[in-house]
Amino acid sequence: MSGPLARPRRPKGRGQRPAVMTDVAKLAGVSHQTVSRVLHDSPHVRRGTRERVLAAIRQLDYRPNPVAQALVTGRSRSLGVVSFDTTLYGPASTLLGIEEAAHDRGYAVSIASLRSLNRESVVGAVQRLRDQGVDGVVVIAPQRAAVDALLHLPPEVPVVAVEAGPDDSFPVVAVDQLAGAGAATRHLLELGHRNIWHIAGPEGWLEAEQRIEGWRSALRAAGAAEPPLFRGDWSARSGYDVGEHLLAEAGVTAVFVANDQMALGLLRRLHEAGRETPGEISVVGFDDIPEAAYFTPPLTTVRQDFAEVGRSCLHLLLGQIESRVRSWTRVVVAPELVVRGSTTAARGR
Amino acid sequence: MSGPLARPRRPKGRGQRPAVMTDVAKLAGVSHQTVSRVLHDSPHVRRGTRERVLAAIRQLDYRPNPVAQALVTGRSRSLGVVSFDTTLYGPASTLLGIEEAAHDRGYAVSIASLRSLNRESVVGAVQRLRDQGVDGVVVIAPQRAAVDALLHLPPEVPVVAVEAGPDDSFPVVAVDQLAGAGAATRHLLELGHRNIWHIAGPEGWLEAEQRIEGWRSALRAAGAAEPPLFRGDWSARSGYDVGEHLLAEAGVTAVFVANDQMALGLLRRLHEAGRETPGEISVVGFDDIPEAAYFTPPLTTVRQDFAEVGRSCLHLLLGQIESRVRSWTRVVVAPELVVRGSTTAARGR
DNA sequence: GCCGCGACTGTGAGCGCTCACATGCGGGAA
DNA sequence: TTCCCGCATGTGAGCGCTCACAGTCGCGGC
Repeated sequence: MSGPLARPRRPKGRGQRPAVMTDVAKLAGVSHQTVSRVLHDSPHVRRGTRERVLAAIRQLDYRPNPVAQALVTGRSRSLGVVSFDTTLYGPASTLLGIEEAAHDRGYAVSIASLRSLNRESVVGAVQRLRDQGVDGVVVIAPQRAAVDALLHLPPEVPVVAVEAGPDDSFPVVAVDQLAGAGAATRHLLELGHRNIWHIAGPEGWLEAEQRIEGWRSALRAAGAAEPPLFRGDWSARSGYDVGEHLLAEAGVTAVFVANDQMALGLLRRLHEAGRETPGEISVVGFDDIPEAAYFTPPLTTVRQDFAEVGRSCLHLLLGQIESRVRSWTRVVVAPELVVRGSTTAARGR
Repeated sequence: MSGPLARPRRPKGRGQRPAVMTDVAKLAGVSHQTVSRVLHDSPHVRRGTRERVLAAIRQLDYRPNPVAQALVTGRSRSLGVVSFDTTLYGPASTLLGIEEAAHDRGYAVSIASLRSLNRESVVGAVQRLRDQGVDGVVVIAPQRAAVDALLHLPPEVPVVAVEAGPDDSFPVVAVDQLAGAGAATRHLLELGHRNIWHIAGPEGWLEAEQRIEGWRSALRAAGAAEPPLFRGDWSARSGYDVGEHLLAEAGVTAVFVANDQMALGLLRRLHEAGRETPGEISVVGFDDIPEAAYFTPPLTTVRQDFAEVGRSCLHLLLGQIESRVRSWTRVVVAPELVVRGSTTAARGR
């Protein structure tokens, strides 16, 4: 007979098991439902009753079991974040922004980092998070392949993409890369530079494409020449390598680099070649990593507000979770140009 | 009457609700228990039955509800990571290492980042994760205050600390800071430097203290002088500021800096003062951030294997979860000196 | 020809909670 | 007084699963 009194589970009856709702109810002399009402601040509980229940909760150190709550409500109050390389400053900051915003809204955050960025892995990661029971997913998807994956997701899973380009059939939060790249380029134009090169991020990365676009439109708007494009892979190494080719070009006086790490590599290459920065060549980066101010020379760059990105993600995601419909909103966060020592007026201006 | 047929829940009956175990059972013509057995690879299921169940699972796209599983088993197959500033390279890499190791072992990872590092916030973060139902917690606790907090944790929660110093009454995974700092210092000694200064991390940080200790013992072992200590706060800015004071000292030919960011700041300050690196002053950092190879000059530094740290954490944590006892194991991961261009032989050697 | 045993499958309880609804009770309108 | 209504509280079902145990069936041995 395994009647209700047998309780064969939890054989390690050493430290007594944590209190559950009925324990509290018993101690307070009420029903479990009243305890639940107190927990949820229901107005229909008499003052005295509420206090008795609260006292019992304290005495037993009762904490509601989130798993049971999730089972019955169908909501886990947790969300997932899919991200590529959380060692990079951008993704790490975005993740942090999301986590803080989620915390403020009472949500837990699970992470799934990708080892490679393609459709299958993104779909798989979302599925994994889903199978863990998250209520919604934020995909930090700065790559075309990742965005692509989002289109292949079952429509009932609430999702928000970060940095996902304009081809959206799902909500997106993005920093205005065009504006940022435009500001960087215009800054150089205003300093009198006419020959402004660009080291872009790798193909397939939406931020890379948009920064190119911003650079191009600013050049066109100013009637300046549009030099050929160089591409790196975001790493300092690639900036260094590309610097090699850039040195072979004549008349380069300014370079807008698509991120700070590559700018660092370029700076290093220029230094080794004995080319003065900013004297001979001005350099602008993108991201404003904490180290940027301590490069040689301190880097002029474009700062992104990742905390704001995180908050916006949460706003959109919770909206979807509550309304149960996928929205198409697009939130754009404004970047900010930070001028430091790596840029100066063009010679002979 | 809310009999079993009424089913008033889930009013949005649009897209039909996901299949549950009984749906599969019905379709396969077996009991829910048999479905469960198939799911768990129980040997006592006839071949044909198993295949029918599997087919039904595929047909209905059934996926077990992890929340229900967690409720009944008391295990969520998820763990929490408490961490301070995940924007820093070290914590971010450790987090990534843990996540990858957890993924490989079938565990989900929830994060809780701290805005300030003190006893209350650490205890609070662990509690928060606990209240979310994680099976265990990894605390990335490089600060004395955080370690302190761990001692105040209820003993039944499985926990592993990363970088938590030697005063352990819980399992710890740590990189051997003493060995790393020793290697860095000995490298400088072997280059003929006798006057090796140190820029340490902030007080209260265990890694900072141990790197000091490693530096001191190496100096003592070599019978070299032990100059006074400078302290930074890990940031490039603080390295820059400390550089100011260092410049005032006579006879400095080598500096071991407790992390790469501060080393960057120092490099910048030395450069501004017209002091040649490594010609006049050799510099060694710690961490080997990806940018270190592109500093001016490329930084000699000490690399830490964060993936290994993550794997060890998981090993220890799962061990505790399974055995239900807190262990006292201490795992030490060996660091590696990476020699680059910021160090050279002392002049007049 | 009957028993027993192993292989396979089914039954029902219960994890800890919330939801829908039932019930008890006091007070103001009729 | 009678009735109703609204506040306060209780009751029971059920979320989707696993666990312990109870069958059922077929086959070999005495």
